[in-house]
Amino acid sequence: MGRSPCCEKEHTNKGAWTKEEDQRLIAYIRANGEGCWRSLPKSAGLLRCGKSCRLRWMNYLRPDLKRGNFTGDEDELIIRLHALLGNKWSLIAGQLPGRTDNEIKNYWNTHIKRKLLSRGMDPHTHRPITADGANAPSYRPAPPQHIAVPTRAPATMFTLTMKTQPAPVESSDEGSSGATSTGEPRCPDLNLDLSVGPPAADTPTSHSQRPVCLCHHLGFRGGEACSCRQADSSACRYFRPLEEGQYI
DNA sequence: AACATGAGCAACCGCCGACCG
DNA sequence: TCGGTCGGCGGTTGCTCATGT
Repeated sequence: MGRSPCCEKEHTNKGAWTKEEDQRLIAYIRANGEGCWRSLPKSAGLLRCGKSCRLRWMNYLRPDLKRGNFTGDEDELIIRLHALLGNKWSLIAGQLPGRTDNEIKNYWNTHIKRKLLSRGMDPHTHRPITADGANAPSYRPAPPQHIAVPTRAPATMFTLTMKTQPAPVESSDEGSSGATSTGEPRCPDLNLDLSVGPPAADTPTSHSQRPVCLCHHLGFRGGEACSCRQADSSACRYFRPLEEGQYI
């Protein structure tokens, strides 16, 4: 017995959305807000799967979406975040106000991959491609680093911990998902420990460790890619400032 | 003008984890 | 503790349009 379908496939439309469907969805969400995607299509009078409605709203209809070309700043931020997070498009999208994970994923696959290749970089490993096709190591050991990532729920935090590990023997063949077949992190000396829970006891509170926007520490202060304000750190993802000499 | 090819992007599919009874 | 439901995510597909022949 398989998993039950998320909706009645026989009575749902598929493919491109029509203007009328868009208007119905927008009107319904304006009146009732987001939530309960499963029942939304019926309530809104749409012959669509709830997932499809959610996707359409999140990726196309949301009023806070930024349309148009990616800027150079955004390009570079995506590249740096991808080097740090891998194919975690939703986390990357969280750093780019007005951009969606789907949009960034598409942009990565169509533009940035080629851009990195033209720079002689492997888009999966972010390492220079050597003459024999292998990746040269480009990551150096770094001290432990914490990145606190508040989600929409204020009480919940992600804590990204980058730990220094003894450099293991590196696998020569790495998958596109950013991890080896054994589940090891892509970078031998970079271990991202992503946990969800209340901020750790050592969550920065002092002035010197005041949380700052991740974009700022990636070097995009005041740039197109970061529209958050430093004074309002609760409105963006943030992490503890790097100590002098540290790097990502 | 007609066709082939490739790029770009919206949408779908299936899996996973959180949540709840 | 377990099973079902739901939302969310990443990978993939397929349509549309632009460009080349």
